[in-house]
Amino acid sequence: MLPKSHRLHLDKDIKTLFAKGKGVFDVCAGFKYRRNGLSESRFAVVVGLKVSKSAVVRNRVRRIIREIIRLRLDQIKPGFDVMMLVRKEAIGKTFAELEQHIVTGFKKGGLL
RNA sequence: AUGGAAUGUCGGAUGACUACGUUUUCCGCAAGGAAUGCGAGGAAAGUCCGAACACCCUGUGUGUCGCAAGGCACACGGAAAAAGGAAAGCCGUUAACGACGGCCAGGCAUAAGAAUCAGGCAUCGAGGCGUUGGAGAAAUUCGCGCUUUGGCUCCGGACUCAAAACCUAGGGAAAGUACCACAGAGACAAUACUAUCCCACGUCGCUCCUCACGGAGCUAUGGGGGAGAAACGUGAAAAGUGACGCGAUGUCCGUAAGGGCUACGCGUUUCGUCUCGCGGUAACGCGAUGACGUGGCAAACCCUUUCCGGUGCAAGAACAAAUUUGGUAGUUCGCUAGAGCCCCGAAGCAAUUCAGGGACCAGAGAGAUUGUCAUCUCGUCCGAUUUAACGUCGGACCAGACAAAAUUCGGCUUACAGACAUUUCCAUGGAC
RNA sequence: GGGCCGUUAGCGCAGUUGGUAGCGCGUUUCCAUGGCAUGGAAAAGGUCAUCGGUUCGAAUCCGAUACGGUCCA
Repeated sequence: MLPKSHRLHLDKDIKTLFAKGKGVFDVCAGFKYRRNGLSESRFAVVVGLKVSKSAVVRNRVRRIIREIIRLRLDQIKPGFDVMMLVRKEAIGKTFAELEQHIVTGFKKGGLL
């Protein structure tokens, strides 16, 4: 789990991010990002009901992605709101496989 | 012994680094930091029921404010009425329940067995007739054929009674309404409609008599009255319980004596309902006497009895920006010491209750309980050894099922790799 | 957390007081045309989502389950 200062949890922040943020998408996961004007970057991970019906599967994917972000907090540029959007193909992937996808995605978006 | 069913218990362990949530302690003015402990389930799931708790509504009473209308506070309650919903054998358990326990009734529902009935190239016995058979002097006896009849025999059949386990939304059909397809005369107090026949009447047409009005006859047709195949059969169900006995005035066989069959009546008994007595807390059971004989369906409407005020932690309480009040965003509380858990004892057939002791055992909020590994067992697969199995050795995969709290409990339902235990039941094999 | 609805032929849908499961499109075969389309004739295709119950009889009534959809805040 991320420290509280790095979590994106207010409803209005999420809505503006959805409306105005830029997106980068991949086979198994994508993300939207936007400058927030703060000194820290904030993250949210979304795994919808359409990805899997089982709460166990959804939680497993969410935890792995959060851990990937946590290990690179010092490398990611500060001052962004980021929302990870997970797709069906992420189910069953290991830690190393997901890491590759997300790191290349972040480089593409200019966050790394 | 193996496999299955039922019930119950469990459903990885230890360690390293790391992240997050949180308890306690310490440091710090504060922000925060350090140490330490704890951190998903038997179903956390589905949401089919029930409660706790909170607020609202409403009734009554008391107090208080007000000139009054009325307001406010507290206490007790959800009465009555309407609508809607729920429950439904009895007794108990429970905070409550549609849950649970025990019992009753019915089903399963028949089997084994028993009673009764009808039967048989079965079998055993008895009688009658015949006999050109055998034995004997004869009475008689043995045999053969036909026939009648009997049975604590045998065989299969019909009907009734009839166990455990298991299952049951298990009040009322004698308050009323509706429905019961097809078939059938008729589906609940039924006999219709119709072929056919008879009776009287009307109408059209034809023939005959009459100058004509009109009359007679015949055919066809119409509606009315009566007879009628007719209770066989149909159907899931048919006017009402099934069985046995006795008796024709009916009918059949017979020359007759007599015998068979059936209707109907009477009698006995079974079933059901009512009444009475006894037993049981009760559901109900047993018995008696007399009367009666009522189709099914209420998981169709309905009737009877009992219960339910509404909304739900997104309830609600406090603080409270931009923006003064109110309130919104937001923050905090509600939020985990509990109808809870473990151990032991007592009461009770049991559900369960009571007493004693012990520990503190998740509390998130876009939602923590992690990520990466190591070791060990369990398990799965492969190979070798072995007739085979067990076992042993080696190798590979390496915890691998269903599934994750969201106010909290009690049930129910559903999902579940594998392991263990129990007793009963079932199947197969082995031993005695 | 709570409320409501649906599941019938390959697809879209009917099916009333419980009594022989239907319609349209599609599919297959035949006719018609030199051939295709249109047209005409015929046929096949159903565990009525699953399981259990009530009933003489269930797509229909009742209960449970599965899957799908939708609404409230």
